Amino acid sequence: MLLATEHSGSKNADAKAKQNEHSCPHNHAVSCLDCRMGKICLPVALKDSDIVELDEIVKRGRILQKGDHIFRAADAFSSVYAIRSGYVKTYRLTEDGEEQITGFYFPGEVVGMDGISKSKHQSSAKALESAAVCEIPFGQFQNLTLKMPHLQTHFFQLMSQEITEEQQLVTLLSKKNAEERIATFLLTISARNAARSMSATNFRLPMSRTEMGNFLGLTVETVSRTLSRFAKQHLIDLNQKEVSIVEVEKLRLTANLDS
Amino acid sequence: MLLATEHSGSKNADAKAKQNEHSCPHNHAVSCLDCRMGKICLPVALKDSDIVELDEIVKRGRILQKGDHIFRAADAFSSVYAIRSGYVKTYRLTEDGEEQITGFYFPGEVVGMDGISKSKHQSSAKALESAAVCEIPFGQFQNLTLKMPHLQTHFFQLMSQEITEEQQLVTLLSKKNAEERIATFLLTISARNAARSMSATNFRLPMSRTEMGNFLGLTVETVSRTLSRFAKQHLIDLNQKEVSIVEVEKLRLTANLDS
DNA sequence: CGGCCGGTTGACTAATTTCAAGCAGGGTGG
DNA sequence: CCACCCTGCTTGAAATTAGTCAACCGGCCG
Repeated sequence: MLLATEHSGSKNADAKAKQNEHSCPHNHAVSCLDCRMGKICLPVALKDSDIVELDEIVKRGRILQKGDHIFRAADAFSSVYAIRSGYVKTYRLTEDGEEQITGFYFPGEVVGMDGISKSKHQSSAKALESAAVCEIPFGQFQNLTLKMPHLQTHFFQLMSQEITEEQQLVTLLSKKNAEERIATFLLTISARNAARSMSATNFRLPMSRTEMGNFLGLTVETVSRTLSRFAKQHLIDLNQKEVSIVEVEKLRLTANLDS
Repeated sequence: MLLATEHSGSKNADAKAKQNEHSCPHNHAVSCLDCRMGKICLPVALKDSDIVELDEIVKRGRILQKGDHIFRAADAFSSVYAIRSGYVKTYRLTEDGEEQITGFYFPGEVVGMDGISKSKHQSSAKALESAAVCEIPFGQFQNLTLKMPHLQTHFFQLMSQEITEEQQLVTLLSKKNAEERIATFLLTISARNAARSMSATNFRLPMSRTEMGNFLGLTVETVSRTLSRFAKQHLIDLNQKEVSIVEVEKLRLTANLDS
């Protein structure tokens, strides 16, 4: 959902990937066993034979262009989706038709779990840039969990984490001012990148300023101004969507994360 | 969590209760089979024999005084809790020690699901007034779900709904102004009461103005002023914590729920 | 009785939004 | 190839909403 200080990631996620270099990261047909997302995604503490079974129900290799929907609010719910590459946003429409972004999702994360309760998706999911996702048909998946308690546990944990992350977002919206929100946001992205063995200090924001503001409960103008100010204060370097975090500690202070 | 326009409740929830009038609503030892919460809580689409099994693991009859905690953030997670009577709030502390209320919970609802992911509760739950809860040890419960697919499905749905409700709260905090937030809040409580066959128009707010403001991202003063204004405009009648909704439609308009 | 807490109300302040204008980059069509 | 336009972003100035500070009220408890 994007808003967690803790990394759920595993530093050695790519150890296994190295062992399987025959599977190119852009080979969308690669199996769960070889997937470079490793345990970030679903397969956790499963025997290889179990993973094979899981493999059989996962529909791999759905490719999305920027702006394509994975699913839309009110669509019948049948699957959850693991993001293999690219970035995705989820959003809902308010009563008066405005978009409210409820989360940004990174590779290895799972979207669509809010559709379970009413058998209908409650939000829409859309690719921020070209992306690839694995579809996990929920009915079959659920059957599998009955045979594989670890898999069930893992999915409970995924959902539970989603709840926790939404709660953090609630807290941010309720208590933090514009500066704190944006600093927190940047640090969150940084942490998530680190969890994926990507640079924690240099990265490209996959969303527009408008989307950032929408997610953080701010106007574009406020986002723009605040980022400019951070750059002027040399907390970050800013070049369009490219961000370098220069002064992590000061940024943490601005975010009000420690002290 | 409190913030859903839809009722998950069932109007005939008390039909069964009537059949079992030997079980007084204040008899905390009553079994799940007879519990007047009926399907609002967990037992859904289960055979009576299954309910008996569920019954065996549920620890009924924990009584709480106002201010007592059900669990605290950072406590080891071992159970989720169904509220049998009374009202409960959940909250987390921000980095600088302030309380952020993340939800108000009504009888029949379940708290503690955010503790699953890290085996530690991520929030605290506290009784707003005297209350009674049923403890559901999660490990045993999970074992049960492996044998009872319907029970598993129901729990997935509960968690999914929690996610949906947090998303609605996010939208409220991000997009609505003070008036809209408070009107929405009142209507939500009204709907939840209706779902429990209680009056949709006359009820007592179980929380203080401060707690309301905290939950809605507003100060006490703003809450107080806005409620006073609603009363002056005769949208509601207000007497301390007692509220009567006088003009539902106008209130809906103010909340920006239809149009 | 005094003090404290929760709630209300008023006056002032400050933060963010709103409105407005301008700029840069990318794509399209003449 | 250039002009034009559109979109996304930035920046400034004015407007507005909610927050802050402060005083006061009433009920409850020691």
